[in-house]
Amino acid sequence: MKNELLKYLSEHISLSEEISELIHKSSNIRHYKKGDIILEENSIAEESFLVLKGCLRSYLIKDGEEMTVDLYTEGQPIIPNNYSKKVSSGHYLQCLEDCTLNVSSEEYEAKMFKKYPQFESLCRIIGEVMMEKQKELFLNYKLTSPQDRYLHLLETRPDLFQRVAQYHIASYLGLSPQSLSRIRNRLVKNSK
Amino acid sequence: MKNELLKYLSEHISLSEEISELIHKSSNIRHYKKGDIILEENSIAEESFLVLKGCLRSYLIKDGEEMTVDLYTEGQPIIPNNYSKKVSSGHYLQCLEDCTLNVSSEEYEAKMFKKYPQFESLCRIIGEVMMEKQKELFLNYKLTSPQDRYLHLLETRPDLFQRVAQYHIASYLGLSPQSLSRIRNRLVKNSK
DNA sequence: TCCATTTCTTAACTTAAGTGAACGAAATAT
DNA sequence: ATATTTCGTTCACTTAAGTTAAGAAATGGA
Repeated sequence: MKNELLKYLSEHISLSEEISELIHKSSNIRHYKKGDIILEENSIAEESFLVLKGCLRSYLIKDGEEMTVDLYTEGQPIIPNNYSKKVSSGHYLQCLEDCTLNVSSEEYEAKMFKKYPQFESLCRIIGEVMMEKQKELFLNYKLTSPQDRYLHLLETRPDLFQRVAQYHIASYLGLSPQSLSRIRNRLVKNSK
Repeated sequence: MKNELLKYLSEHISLSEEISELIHKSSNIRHYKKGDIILEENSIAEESFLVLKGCLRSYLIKDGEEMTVDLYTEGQPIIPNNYSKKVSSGHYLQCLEDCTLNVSSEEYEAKMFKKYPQFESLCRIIGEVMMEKQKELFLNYKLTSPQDRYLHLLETRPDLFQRVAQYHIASYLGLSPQSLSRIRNRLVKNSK
């Protein structure tokens, strides 16, 4: 299970034996139950995570309504909102299934950076990769209609539809549950 | 003028005398004319920039239409789409005014990282800050109506409305020029 | 197994954005 | 200075999402 972490990292950068060993030894794994809230709106996020097993969502409350900000599954890093700033995240982080997460923290990272400068290179590069992904997500969101966003998500993350409630997905897509339902209905009818 | 670069960096992290001097000496400044296209859709972005003076937009062509992806003004870093990947950016980068840019490149960065590991820390941290900003932009986009997005932009970057054509701003906000015009009209009427 | 709760769907109505077209104003070029 | 192109606004019309409400389907717990 721990090797999930190495697997994730090695997808983005080649790891020396030495650093692999190091990461493996220093990894910190934690288990959560379905429904657990890992982070609250008003708490300060001191830890970041990598999903080894399970599914989570981050959300915030706007005008009394929960809005799903992100959906995380195996292999995805979770950098909470305002991580590394010393202010409350404003977001909740909730397990939608039983979860196994690798846990990291600023202190841990700082220690690692000091001991193994390569590790900082690694984090810089992974950060750049995540930034590109983030920009692409945003661009896709801006350039496409709700219907196309739905189809795009269906293509890129089909697993979500098997494990996440539709109203969470709707919210993630920036839609009301009714609208998503309507879109699905429209697609079925038009394909006939 | 060169000090703009140091000013930008020092907003995010404290710089030692040594590294300030280093960055100052190694800076690479270039001038462009209004209308100049710095990057084309099919070119591979080998350089990144910091806006010292002027205003630029990045855009792409979707279904024959130009869509404005980003608007840059003084103090903003420009990391082109797919920078550091070896594929074409898919975006154009155009000067909307005469521009003065500080230019960096992967090779330059790699050299600096090797010589001065602190510089890599600096880039990692700046990267994290930019990531937070990017996420916030996206979230704001998703959670608000076109009208609120317009008002938000008016608050956060009022200068844009003095220097950028409205149809570029409309496109940046994900709207048709007509819709932006209508929104402005609606706001004027409702405030009376 | 049955009941209660949650989730999904459908429908009618409202609201706002997209589209195409027309026109005047402003900017730019000659 | 004038001609030409670009830009912003307005209008009528179309399209699709939000909203409110109701009921069906699925899920989970006792």
